[in-house]
Amino acid sequence: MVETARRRAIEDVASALFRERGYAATSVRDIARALDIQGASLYAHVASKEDVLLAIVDRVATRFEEAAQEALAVDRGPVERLARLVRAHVEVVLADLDQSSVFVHEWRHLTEPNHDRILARRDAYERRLRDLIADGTRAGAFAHVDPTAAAAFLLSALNGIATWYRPDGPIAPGDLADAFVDLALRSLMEASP
Amino acid sequence: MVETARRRAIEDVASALFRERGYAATSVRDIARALDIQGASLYAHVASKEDVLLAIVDRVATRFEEAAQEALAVDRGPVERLARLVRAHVEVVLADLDQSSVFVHEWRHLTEPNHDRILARRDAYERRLRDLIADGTRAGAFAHVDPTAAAAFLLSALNGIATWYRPDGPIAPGDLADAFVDLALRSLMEASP
DNA sequence: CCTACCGATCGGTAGG
DNA sequence: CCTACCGATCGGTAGG
Repeated sequence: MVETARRRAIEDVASALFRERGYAATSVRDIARALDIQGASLYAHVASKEDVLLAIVDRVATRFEEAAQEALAVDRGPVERLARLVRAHVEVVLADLDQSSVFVHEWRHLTEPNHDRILARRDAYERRLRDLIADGTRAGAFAHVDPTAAAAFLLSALNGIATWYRPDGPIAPGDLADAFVDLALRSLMEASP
Repeated sequence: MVETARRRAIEDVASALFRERGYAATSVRDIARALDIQGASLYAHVASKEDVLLAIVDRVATRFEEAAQEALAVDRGPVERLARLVRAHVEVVLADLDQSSVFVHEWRHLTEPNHDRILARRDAYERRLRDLIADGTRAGAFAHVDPTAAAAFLLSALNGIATWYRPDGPIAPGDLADAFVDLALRSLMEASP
């Protein structure tokens, strides 16, 4: 399945619809209607409805992985590593809220083996964050926290942006990234006495 | 529609199924099968599939509101108010993960006027948290943060528990509540110099 | 990309 | 709570 312009257009409208109504409540005819073609015509471009979901989820997963890779390439200590990772994550979410939202919420509708593969990639990503927190705690840079709880706390907060953030709202994207880096860092730093 | 034991059993299995597969991907017959009755027999107890969703969502909404009311009844300053609100929220989530998860993720599938009513209650709850943060910042108890961003950050983190927490996992519920109160408070407190 | 069509399943009702 | 049934819609295929 090559990535033609039409195929990308399908994934784009599907991202918006999947985000808005959810994968299960979106029919292939809904997607087709948004493109002004017949439902059956969609199958000239995609193998199945799940094929479209997988393409979206896979693309976002890769974006998160690459952004984390780049963020963690610099090592000036745990605090800066975490700051860079949080900023990178927020930026990936903000870069495409529809697709990020589908990645966050709809990947569960994938069937095997796609479901397991994405789960493994999500787990690996979360593990990197958890290890970073554990390292920082050992190094005395962070407060003593359960790294599993802290990682889940932060990932939920970061992914939540895809649900509530509105680009036409009162918070500019850059301000949001700054605010979330501050909140995330502080949540792990010892409070002043 | 009175709340009989059978009706409660329906809502309980529906909560588990809605959480696991999502509302749209759960059929009325799935719910009936879990209760060993025929799909059509369900309608002796409920008016519609949405009726079941609404009952679950409404009950959890009320629980959050009552817990917040009680938590905020005590006023020994913004820090303690926030600590009590966060703990209360975590406790409501942990008290029933299935129902909380449905409240967090599936309420969007409600149709009007139910959808709008729940949205208004969620907004009011979020506003209370936002105002509390703004008060604490003005009082000098919290760092200078955008109260909207901070409230969304915290609510996403807290609600996320319903998605990832496993009671049979390594973190005891009490430890989780403690850890999340610490993380939440620190995220708003000025870090040590 | 279209028309025509498929079997399966959906939420829900009638009438016991 | 059951059997029998309803019209609508689902994802997907055949054959152009």
